[in-house]
Amino acid sequence: MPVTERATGLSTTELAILGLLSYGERSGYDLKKAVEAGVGYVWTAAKSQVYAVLPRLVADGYATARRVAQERLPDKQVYRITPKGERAFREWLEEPVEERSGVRSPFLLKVFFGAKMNKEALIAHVERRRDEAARELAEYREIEQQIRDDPRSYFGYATLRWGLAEARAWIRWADELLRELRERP
Amino acid sequence: MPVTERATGLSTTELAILGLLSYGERSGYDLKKAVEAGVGYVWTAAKSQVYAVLPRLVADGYATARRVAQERLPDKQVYRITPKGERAFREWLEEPVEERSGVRSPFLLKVFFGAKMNKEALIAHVERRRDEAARELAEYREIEQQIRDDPRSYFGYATLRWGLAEARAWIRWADELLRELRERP
DNA sequence: TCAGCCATGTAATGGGTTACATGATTGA
DNA sequence: TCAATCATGTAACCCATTACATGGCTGA
Repeated sequence: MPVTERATGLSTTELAILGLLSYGERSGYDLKKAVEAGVGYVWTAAKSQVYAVLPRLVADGYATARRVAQERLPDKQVYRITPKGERAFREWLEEPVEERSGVRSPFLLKVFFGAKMNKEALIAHVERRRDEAARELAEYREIEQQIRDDPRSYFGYATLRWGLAEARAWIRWADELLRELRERP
Repeated sequence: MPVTERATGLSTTELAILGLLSYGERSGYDLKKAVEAGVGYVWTAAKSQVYAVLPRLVADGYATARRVAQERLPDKQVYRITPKGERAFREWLEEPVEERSGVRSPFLLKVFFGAKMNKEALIAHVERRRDEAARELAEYREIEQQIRDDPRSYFGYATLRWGLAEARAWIRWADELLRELRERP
């Protein structure tokens, strides 16, 4: 299960950052914010990783950096994607996705070992998962209201729809299992 | 997004292996097979990692090792969980699951950047995801036939049902998106 | 004869996380 | 006055993956 599946020696995180840079120049800080606000559902990175990745992109010619002085605020480095960066990103974008085989869910792992714990603990786990999914669903529905008619968000909305579908599927799955567990002796 | 979320200094992989050992003694090789056949959908590990983890569990008192000679085959190390191991596993099992915030899907990442690629490439991605989900669904349904009436597989079946639900959700999501993409100018 | 299973590991590499560090400004 | 935001990074750690290595047995 490679997290990497690189096209050109770039990690997926590097490519995600290149993708964000392809919309215009950004600082590390901006990128971290952009991730949290946008792609966050689909890809995350720790801030220290963002700062680690950017100089590497510059060193390899995928981006350039420029120091910008600010009033009252510390200087910042602003990064811009290069044609080489655009090309690498585009190539990666269009090449087929490596299938992820192996889901790696600590939650499902616990359910799998359900026979080894007492029933109440298991029920509590499933209830938590259900509540979490319900919370996510509410959150996604709010975002949906904001972006559903904005054509610029079309693809973000497509991924959001997966989030909505998944959250609903979790809720149905959990409800069914909870009903069963409560009926069981 | 910690993959770790440890209870006692044990990684989730170590706990998964402890969990399998709680069903009886196993060699590294057996464990790798058991993962592939059973928990595989929910948790995976490379074989080199299994072999790396086992001596660590022994060193920390969670398991004991015993050398077993075999006819015609190389010797094997057989591992048995200790009471300390049982306790650690059980504690981890019953404690609440750390919520995973951040999905990390390279596929959805590409969809998110759909505006940056040509339509055919995107359609191909979504079709592949759909086909992959259909393949998984067929596979899970076969497993379902084998375990649905076996009470020993009750919890495995519960996790499998998530797999079924998720695969069906992917198919519906993909079909809807494909219809839209094909209609779009 | 050749693939594939039995069985156990080492080595190199890399991606990613948390914690630590610094320091000014602004609004509650 | 205290928390938060702007801004950038270093250091330590560790989990995990791929590739490499060895070698006998079994069945097609």
